[in-house]
Amino acid sequence: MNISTASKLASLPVKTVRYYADIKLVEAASRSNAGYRIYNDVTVRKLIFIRRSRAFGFTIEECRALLGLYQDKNRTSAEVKRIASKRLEEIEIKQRELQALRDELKHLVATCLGNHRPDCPIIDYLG
Amino acid sequence: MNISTASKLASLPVKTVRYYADIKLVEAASRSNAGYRIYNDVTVRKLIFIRRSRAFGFTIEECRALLGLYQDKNRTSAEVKRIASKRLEEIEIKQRELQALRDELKHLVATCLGNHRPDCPIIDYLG
DNA sequence: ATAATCTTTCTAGTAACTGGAAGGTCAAGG
DNA sequence: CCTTGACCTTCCAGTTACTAGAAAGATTAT
Repeated sequence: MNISTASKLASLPVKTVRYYADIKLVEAASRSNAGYRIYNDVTVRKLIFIRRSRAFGFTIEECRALLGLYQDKNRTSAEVKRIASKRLEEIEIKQRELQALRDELKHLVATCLGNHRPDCPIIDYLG
Repeated sequence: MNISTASKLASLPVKTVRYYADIKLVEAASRSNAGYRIYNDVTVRKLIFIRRSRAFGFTIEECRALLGLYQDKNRTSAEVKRIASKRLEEIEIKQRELQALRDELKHLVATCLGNHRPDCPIIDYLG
């Protein structure tokens, strides 16, 4: 199948699929005589794997590692768990940062009258 | 004062201060004969304003808008509140996304034995 | 005078794409 | 057989907000 068919099956933009091929994350199964990338269901499954991994916020390099493990029948689940735990921790750190930020900003927004006058606690706080 | 003094007062890297000058976000007050950027306490205050705004996750363009309002004696607090509220909403959306992500990943990590065997619910989920 | 520490500008790299241009390919219709 | 339109290719540039480094000039201290 051509790249557009594969991209539809994987729910990824064609440009992104081509990009993943360029960086050798998921290469096409082969090329046609004319040089068209040819995908099959194995490569499409890899693309879907990458899309799901990216949705979890794994970086491309983490995706590369996970995909390697996905294909490695001798993998240990400990390796996978390590990568996932690292990401989980990052998410939890980000959550705490966002919470602090939200509380502070929420307070400022609540305090600001939001009228036609210039006095503004948000600006006062930032300045 | 020279750029390094200003950058220390503003708690920003010199490179960043220069970058802000390049993109005309906060330009130096003047230049010395030798072409050195010269800052004063007004420009330093603007740099601090930007640093704090960036810490809130405002984009550079939002910072530019806020800085405009900061300097505008005719601003209305409604304008400021609008930008801050928009940002608050973005943060809250991001929080909900992160929460869903965390719950799912946490569940997967908890289910994964993390041993030397290859069976792994995380990989199963992604693949 | 010289060395160390500034400063300048310029270029290029980061992450993960996305958009667009120029040009080759392929299937369908007239 | 030719053309049209939808595909495909590669390559270049832009995005965000910096950061690193190089080459060269300025200032300061000894």
